[in-house]
Amino acid sequence: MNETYPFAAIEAKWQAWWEEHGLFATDTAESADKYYCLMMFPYPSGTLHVGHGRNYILGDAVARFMKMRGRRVLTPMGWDAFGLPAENAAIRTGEHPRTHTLRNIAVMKRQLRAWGCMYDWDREVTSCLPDYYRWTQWLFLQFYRRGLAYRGRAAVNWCPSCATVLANEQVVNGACERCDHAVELRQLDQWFFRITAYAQRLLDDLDRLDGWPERVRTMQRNWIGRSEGAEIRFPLVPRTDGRTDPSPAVSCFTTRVDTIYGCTYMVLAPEYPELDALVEGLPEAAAVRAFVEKAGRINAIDRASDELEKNGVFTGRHVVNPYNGERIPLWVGDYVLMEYGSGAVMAVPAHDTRDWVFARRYGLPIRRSIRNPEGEPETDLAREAFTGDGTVVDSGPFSGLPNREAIPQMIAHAAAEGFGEARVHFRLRDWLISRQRYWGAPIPIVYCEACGVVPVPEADLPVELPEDVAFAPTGESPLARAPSFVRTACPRCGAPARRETDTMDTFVDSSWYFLRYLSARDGERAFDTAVCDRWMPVDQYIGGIEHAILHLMYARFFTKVLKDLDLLHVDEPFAHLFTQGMICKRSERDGPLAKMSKSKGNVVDPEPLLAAYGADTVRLYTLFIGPPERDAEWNDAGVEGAHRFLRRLWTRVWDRREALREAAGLRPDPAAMDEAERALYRKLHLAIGKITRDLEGAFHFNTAIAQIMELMNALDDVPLPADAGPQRRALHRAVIETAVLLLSPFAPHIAEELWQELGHSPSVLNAAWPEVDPAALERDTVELAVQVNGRVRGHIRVPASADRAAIEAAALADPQVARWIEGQAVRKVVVVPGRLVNIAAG
RNA sequence: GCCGGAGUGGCGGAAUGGAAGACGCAGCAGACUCAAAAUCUGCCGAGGGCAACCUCGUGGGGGUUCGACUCCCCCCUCCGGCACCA
Repeated sequence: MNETYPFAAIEAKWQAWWEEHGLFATDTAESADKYYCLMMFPYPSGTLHVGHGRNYILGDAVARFMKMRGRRVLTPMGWDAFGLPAENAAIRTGEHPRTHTLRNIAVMKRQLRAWGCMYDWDREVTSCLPDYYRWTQWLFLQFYRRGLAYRGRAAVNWCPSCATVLANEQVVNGACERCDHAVELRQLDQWFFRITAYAQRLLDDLDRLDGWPERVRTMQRNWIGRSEGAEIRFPLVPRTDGRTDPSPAVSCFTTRVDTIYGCTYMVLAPEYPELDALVEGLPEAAAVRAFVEKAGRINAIDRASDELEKNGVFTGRHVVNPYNGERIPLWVGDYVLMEYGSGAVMAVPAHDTRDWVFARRYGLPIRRSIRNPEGEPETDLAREAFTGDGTVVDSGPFSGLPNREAIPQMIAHAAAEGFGEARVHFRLRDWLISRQRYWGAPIPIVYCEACGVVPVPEADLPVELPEDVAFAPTGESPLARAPSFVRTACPRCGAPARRETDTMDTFVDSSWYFLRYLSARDGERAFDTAVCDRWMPVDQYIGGIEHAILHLMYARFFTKVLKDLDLLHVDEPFAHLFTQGMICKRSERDGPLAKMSKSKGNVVDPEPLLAAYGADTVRLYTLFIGPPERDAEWNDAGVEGAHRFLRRLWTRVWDRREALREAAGLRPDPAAMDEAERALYRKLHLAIGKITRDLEGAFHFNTAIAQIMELMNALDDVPLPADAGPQRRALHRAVIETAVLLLSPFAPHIAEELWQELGHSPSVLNAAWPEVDPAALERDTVELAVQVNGRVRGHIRVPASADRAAIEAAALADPQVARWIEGQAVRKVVVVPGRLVNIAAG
């Protein structure tokens, strides 16, 4: 041992030792007391900054704590290694994305190790390697076989900057989630996963995920967006010019059938597929076409905004309200979205604010069909719409009903008459997985002129990415320009055929990696159902809130599909979810507080910090910065404070090394302690209890660390002179030894070193987590605050065993207190044993 | 607009309905030093008082309670999600 804290030497020493002894290698053949601790696997972007570090440090601390508590901990790590940045780099530099990616992985792996984060590296998975994506493709085929993967033509989100289509989830306010470029709608043939078939289950099971933050569950509920209503068919008034319509009626979805007698017109989305046919040959056709063309030019960002003025044009056609047989005009309007419902809306301007605005603008009639509730003044429909509940009026047989009661009756009527039925509608869309890019898992499909769409036989997997391709984006996949890849033989008839050239969204890769970890080297199958039965679900998942919808919804969907395929027997993949807050920093001088990111130039590089202070310091500060679920601002001075604490701990051990060694066999005996020693011994066990509760519950590392600091401060109040007796030596040893154990999940290197210095053999991880000795918490006397009318006016010291009457008497007798109740009547005395006395006087 | 979350010293933050501000950072004073750094000791919400102490104080306003940062009602501000969703 050395006088000054040699963090560099001990960190290197213990990192090597842990690795050599395979401390986190876990045998999944056994699952008693299993604890599957999973951190979201990173995209290998190059280097990690301290903001990324929070996730891994948190997870590592949890894993270490659980291991000391006797759990069989599994903490694997891997790489979400497909993705655009590597391909974009390839376009710039010509370097193959794989080379680029694997180099980044090597760097990041070294960084994780330098942070003291330990994983079962034997289970490492890398999603861009054929031994992984082979199984991603295999899973695609299982989905295809079940009808859950399908190819369809649809208006899809196209990002011109990324030169690929995007899933709905990847479009934020009409812009690309990755690059913020406005997204365009294009009609394209694309591959989808039928996640909508699981919408109800994805929604229902959220209620049972009580280990998840409410925030995330709410976000998912919003995203799934279930609404109950009815689908109503409005027959078209037939054409008189001899032409016929593709369908005889226009259907629309509504949650407010109760207002349908107030419907005065109907509006179609500009993208309504049959619109052209509906207006063909009419005098209005030209105006309609011009309108549609203009609406198509509005970019997605503006289109999504509700500030946009509502525009529309009459089509020249009419439909019939099936409830009252009334002829109403059919319009096209840019406020109607093709993506939601059927792309047609029954407009009730009296009871819908958007319809109201549109009707006012174009002079369409506004007709009340719901009266305000009794006692409330009638809404002036010339000034605003009434959207609340009330009584149905002027609605034929339904008049007079409270509107909420009218809804089921009116739906029943539509069903009986055959023009409509109850309908549940979800906002959730099918998951578009095609990407027109190179660096992803190829979709294992072949197109044959004779046989059509043919899945690649499982035995032929993986469909490997070709080596020699031009990466420059053109709007079609780079794979389409690799003839050796495209040209193939039909697996069914052997005739020349061509391969699908799109690759899969990288969220497909990350939807099942937690299963692959459980049998990462299995060459025979994607994952081993028997091992999953033992080890799933993940006990604790830790990651960023930014994945609240995308990744976490997709992984839940996969889990449910795999359960239906009998490959898995859990409904949900992640029993407990912890979403840590972001680490933020002001950019430059007066910049805004923002999430660390390279593009904002506010990243803190861990390397200089590790060199100057060591990994334990960076870990301790990262955990101490604040409650882990909240965002936190990085402060370099705080790092210094964490380092100071570790150095003081080191020095305390060094200063006492003789005494501590001599006290090795001694156990502190509370009966033989003086008052100061008793207080310290009590503090020690209070700390054990508090820290254990903090870590078991909400991972409140910040308060746990504060407890260790308090314990050390309390230790300094009980000196250890050279002639100290064995009792005091034993107590000092107990405090330091326990502090080392309590600290070890956070600062594992120094803990290992001091543990060894105290005469134990490594690893500290194999030591048992300290237990509270209830006897240590007992006190002979306690000090109570005495309040008069809720204000502290004095203090009394009473035997811990004193009863209420004795405490009350002592409180009233206290001279300080007496001053405040003098001349007043004592109305009530509240005694809270162990805490305080409150005297109500006056 | 709807749904979540938050608002406490100069700063990060702590407080099963029971002594607001633990712990840390920054700051101030002192010790050590030729000096500085490091380290150690003390002080550190605001106002008043020579002092013991007193008054005010957890975004604002009401309420429940012997007692409210904590529970209830109303409002303000900030953050996040959803949103022309029919």
